[in-house]
Amino acid sequence: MTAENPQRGLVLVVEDEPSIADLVRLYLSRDGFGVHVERDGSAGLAAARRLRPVACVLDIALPGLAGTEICRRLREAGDWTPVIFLTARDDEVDRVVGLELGADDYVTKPFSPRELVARLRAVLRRAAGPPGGVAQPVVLGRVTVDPDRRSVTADGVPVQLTSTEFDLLAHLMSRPGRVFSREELLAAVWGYAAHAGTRTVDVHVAQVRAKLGAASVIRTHRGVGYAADG
Amino acid sequence: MTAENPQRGLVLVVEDEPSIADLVRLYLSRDGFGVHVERDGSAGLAAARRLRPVACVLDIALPGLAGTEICRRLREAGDWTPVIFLTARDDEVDRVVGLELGADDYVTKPFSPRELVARLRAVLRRAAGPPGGVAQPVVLGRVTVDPDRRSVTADGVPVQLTSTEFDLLAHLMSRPGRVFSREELLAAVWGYAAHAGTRTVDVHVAQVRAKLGAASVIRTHRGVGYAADG
DNA sequence: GGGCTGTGTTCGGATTCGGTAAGAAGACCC
DNA sequence: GGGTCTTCTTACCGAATCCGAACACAGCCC
Repeated sequence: MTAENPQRGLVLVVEDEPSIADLVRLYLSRDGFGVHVERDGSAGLAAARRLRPVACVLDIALPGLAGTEICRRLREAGDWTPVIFLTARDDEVDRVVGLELGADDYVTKPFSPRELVARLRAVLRRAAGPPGGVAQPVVLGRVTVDPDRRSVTADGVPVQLTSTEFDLLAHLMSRPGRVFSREELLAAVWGYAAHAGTRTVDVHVAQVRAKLGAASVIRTHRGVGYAADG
Repeated sequence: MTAENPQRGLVLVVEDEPSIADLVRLYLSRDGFGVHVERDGSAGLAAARRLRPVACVLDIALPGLAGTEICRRLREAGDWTPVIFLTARDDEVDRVVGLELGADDYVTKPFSPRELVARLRAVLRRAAGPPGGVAQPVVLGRVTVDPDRRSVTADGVPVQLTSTEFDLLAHLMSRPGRVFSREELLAAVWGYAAHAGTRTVDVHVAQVRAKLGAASVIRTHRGVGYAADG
């Protein structure tokens, strides 16, 4: 089950669908990772403890033990290995990220394997970065975004955003001043294989602006895209 | 079968329906891609190996060898050329992307050729790796250009440029001293399919100069084109 | 200086772009 | 099954922007 080639470390993949597991293994090993695959939840948890991988890719729906459960048990035991979830539907995302679990990222099916690799690299970069470990809230002008709690405040007042709206705002504020094209935002927030029209971005931006009111932080760059004020 | 014009590289299209193939060829070549078309699966696979295209557009349902199969064989052979699938029905999508295959994106029929081109560009951009993440601001004389923020300052004072004006200035300043002809600038800033007259460049140069004022950086090379001061 | 070519500048119509509202589709909860 | 919430699409409108023509001007050659 293990493809050893760990120039970049060993990644644990827990996925019961063989075709998906093979694909993920293919792409990860191509990228220089060692890969170890388990097919059910309990074996996955055991492998995580035994092998000490640099990161875990967990399907949510697993026989034996759900991916979420694996993550939670790891965290309880003080294991903060980066975890990326594979989720079947967007709906699961809210529960998944940050709320119940210490997940670091997630990828929704159908996903491009390239995307998974890209996110894995990003997660590892992040984990290696600031020693703080915990994601810091981002403050910009009168707006604060807390990626951990997925909460937003404007002038200290909590603002209720939907999942998509939050991801959009958080992504813009992750790099203040940086201008993102609509395509970039679609890729980052909606996912690589998203097939929404680019005007969809506009509508969601408008929604976020309305909810933030006068504290709004999103600036339009005509002919290009959007950016968070810096 | 091959339309050679590959300023942007060669794209392999495998599609048995001639009308669709022609349409795709038309749009891709208009966008500056070279296009090679094959009509059945085995020939497609052979062409992919022989021609080493920058990307493949594969119909799923193909005589001889399914598009999915072509993709899988390429991957197995260590060929990671980006692949976009053409799928007839939405239902196939779940199975298609990432699940069974190493596809990078997909387009469902009936599709807009524009969308296909847009997705192809996105995929190539992605495959080229992260765009450097943080682009460094360019300083030349009294003018600073920050590609990330799409902001310009002259003597430290922010200057408001429109999208086209910014792209023009940024392109000139990306290679200080290099003289660009009007045609080159049209191609680079306006795009390959630009049908604007070359005098349009003059007008925009004038506009940029006016906004930069005394700090202006653009020099005219009579009979040739424009350059940023070096 | 006189022509000639190439460039600067101005300006209005045409086009494109983004904000907004309204509604359809789907998921979820009760 | 009805109601609610979220997401995505579409249509419309005002405004920013672009384009190209027209004209004025500057440099080059004789």
